[in-house]
Amino acid sequence: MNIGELAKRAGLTHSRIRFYESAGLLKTVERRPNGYRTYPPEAVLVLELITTAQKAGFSLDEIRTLLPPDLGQWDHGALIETLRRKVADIEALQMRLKQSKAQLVALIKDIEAKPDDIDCAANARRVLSHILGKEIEKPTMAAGDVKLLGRASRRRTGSAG
Amino acid sequence: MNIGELAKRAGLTHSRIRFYESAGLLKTVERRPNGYRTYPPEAVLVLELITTAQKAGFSLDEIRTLLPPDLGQWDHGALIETLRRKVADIEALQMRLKQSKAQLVALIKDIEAKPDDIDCAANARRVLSHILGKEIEKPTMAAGDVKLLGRASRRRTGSAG
DNA sequence: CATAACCTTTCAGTTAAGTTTAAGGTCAAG
DNA sequence: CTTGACCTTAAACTTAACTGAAAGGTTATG
Repeated sequence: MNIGELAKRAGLTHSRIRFYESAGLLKTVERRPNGYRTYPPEAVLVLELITTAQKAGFSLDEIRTLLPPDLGQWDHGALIETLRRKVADIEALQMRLKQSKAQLVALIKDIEAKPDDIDCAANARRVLSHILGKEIEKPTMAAGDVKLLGRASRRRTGSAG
Repeated sequence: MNIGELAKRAGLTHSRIRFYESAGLLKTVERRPNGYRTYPPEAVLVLELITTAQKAGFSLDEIRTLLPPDLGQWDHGALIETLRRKVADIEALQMRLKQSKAQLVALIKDIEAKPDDIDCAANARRVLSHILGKEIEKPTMAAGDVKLLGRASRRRTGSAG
């Protein structure tokens, strides 16, 4: 199978397959006399495995260290351990997300709970002090010299040349 | 306040503050005759607000479009809407994580549930077919020509020069 | 006056996971 | 024999959010 055929079957681009090879995720396959790579049908499986693992949150680096030299010979211990660590990672992230979400929901409520008898600036001060977890003095917001926030066009970080 | 003082108070690096300015997150502040930037005390607040928003999952781009020209004058509607969208994003991510976690846990169980009477390669085949959600034929794993997985050193993508 | 601690700008480098482009070789059809 | 599809490599480019270095001006201190 040529790379084009493999790309079609696995649903990836040619460049991505070559990139995986250069990244050490795929063994360097045999070449025909003209230099073309020839893949065995199992290559499709390996690529599917890689993309599946990616969707589950594994980086290519992690995948590379897990993939065995032969699809039938996995390192059980390392594999199980990595899987467990990934589960732990997910759980940690889940906790962070739960917190973030709770804070955002509280913030929305807070903004919407503007007392009728205070002005916008005062409400901003009130909400801001909740966000930053500290009191904010009046002059801060009232001063005409608060010119910190801009709408400048985004500078591109170098022309990478 | 000079940039060094601000950096210390906000707990950021000088370069990061300058980067924020160039990225349009901070208004270009006044300069002393020698060219030094001078910040009002409120700059600390703005920086804290930015880092807080970042921790909550907002990109600098999002933050830039949300930050008002004046700390007292927020665009209520846009703000609330963005906050709600972010909450929705988090919820979507939470669902994905829940799924990924469930799959990983199932996978671990599956790997550990190797029947005593089959060999490793057969177990690998069994587990793999669960992962990829399809049957895998024996020759696939048994063939000696399955040489797809490599441990090649990682190629760096250009010297960026 | 030396020197250290500030400040300035500009540009290059970093990571991840690729994509895109340039320049060219090969192969099958008409 | 030319056209187009397919393959090759190397190297640059992309995004995000910075960091670091180079090269130089300023200011405070002894």
